[in-house]
Amino acid sequence: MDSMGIIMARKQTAADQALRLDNQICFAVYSTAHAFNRVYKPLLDRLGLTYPQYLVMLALWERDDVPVKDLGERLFLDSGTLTPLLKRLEAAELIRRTRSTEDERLVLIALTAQGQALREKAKVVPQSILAASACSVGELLAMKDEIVSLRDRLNAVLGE
Amino acid sequence: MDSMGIIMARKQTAADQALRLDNQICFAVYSTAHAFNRVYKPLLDRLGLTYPQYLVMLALWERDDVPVKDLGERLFLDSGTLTPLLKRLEAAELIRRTRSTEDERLVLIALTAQGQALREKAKVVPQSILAASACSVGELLAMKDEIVSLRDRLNAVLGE
DNA sequence: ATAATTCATATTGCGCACAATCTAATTTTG
DNA sequence: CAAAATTAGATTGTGCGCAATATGAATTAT
Repeated sequence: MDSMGIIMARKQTAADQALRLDNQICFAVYSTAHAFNRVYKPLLDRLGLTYPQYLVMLALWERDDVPVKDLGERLFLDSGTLTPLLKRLEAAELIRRTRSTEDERLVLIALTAQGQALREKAKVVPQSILAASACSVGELLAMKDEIVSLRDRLNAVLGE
Repeated sequence: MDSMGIIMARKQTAADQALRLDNQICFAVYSTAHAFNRVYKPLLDRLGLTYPQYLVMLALWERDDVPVKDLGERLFLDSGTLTPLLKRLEAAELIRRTRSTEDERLVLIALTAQGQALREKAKVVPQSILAASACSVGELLAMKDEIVSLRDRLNAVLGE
């Protein structure tokens, strides 16, 4: 009876451990994403951007004149998120949304002169974040690669 | 002039690299959080919970009869997020919200019998996530610790 | 060529997430 | 003790994030 009790107690402990908030990598990722957001906020306020808008601008600074779909694939976001966000960026005159004449299903997103110009102001952002992370570039890059590889495995499961 | 040109080109490249989407650890964290959310969704649908609600339940399964503030500190969320979320959990009869008689500023959150019972059904969740991550427990824990340490450094900067 | 399917985007509805503001209760201070 | 400051929580408004659905254009299959 006692030995059974011990076995049960150990089994419970294993399952209980798995349900502990502290042990959940997902909560670590979730809460870190929020922490980043809060660190970015004052920096991005100066640019007049939210963090998701900043991500869209980063993507466009690399390559613009692209359909919404393309942005969605690069950022892992769908049209329900991007359409209103892009309309706000258009209202801020950072981008233009034009229906493609070749394939009228496509809405092409292009930077305005202002949108291009904002890139210069944005250059100070990454170094501020680096400082806040109190981490070396090497450590951060290594960690980033691990996280990305985890993300890609998760997304692979979803694709099945 | 040519050497100056090279120097400028190198400087630009360094700044440009920092603005690349791929190089941003924050985007890695952000997109991984979304990937986790999408993997959790079908599992949590069976429990009738969203991911943030699941986090609240995890916290309560560890310790309930706590004020909203306490939950907020454990989850890094504020009352603007928690109040409506907790009202939905109350509507689902998983928790009870009662104003403390000792300090009437406090709203104490306690699990109902249903809320307690849900814990058993939730025990299958972590192992499903582990499988989806295609990662060993050891690797995940190591990664989790790194991410948490990064999060805590970011939060420390915010606290200044 | 027409019908069926697929595709890109938009819309709606719900649930976070957080800043800013408000109310009411407690604590601190003079 | 009374005034001031602090605290806990609720409310409001804005912006994601995504599921479900709708619309219209392009592709394909017949």
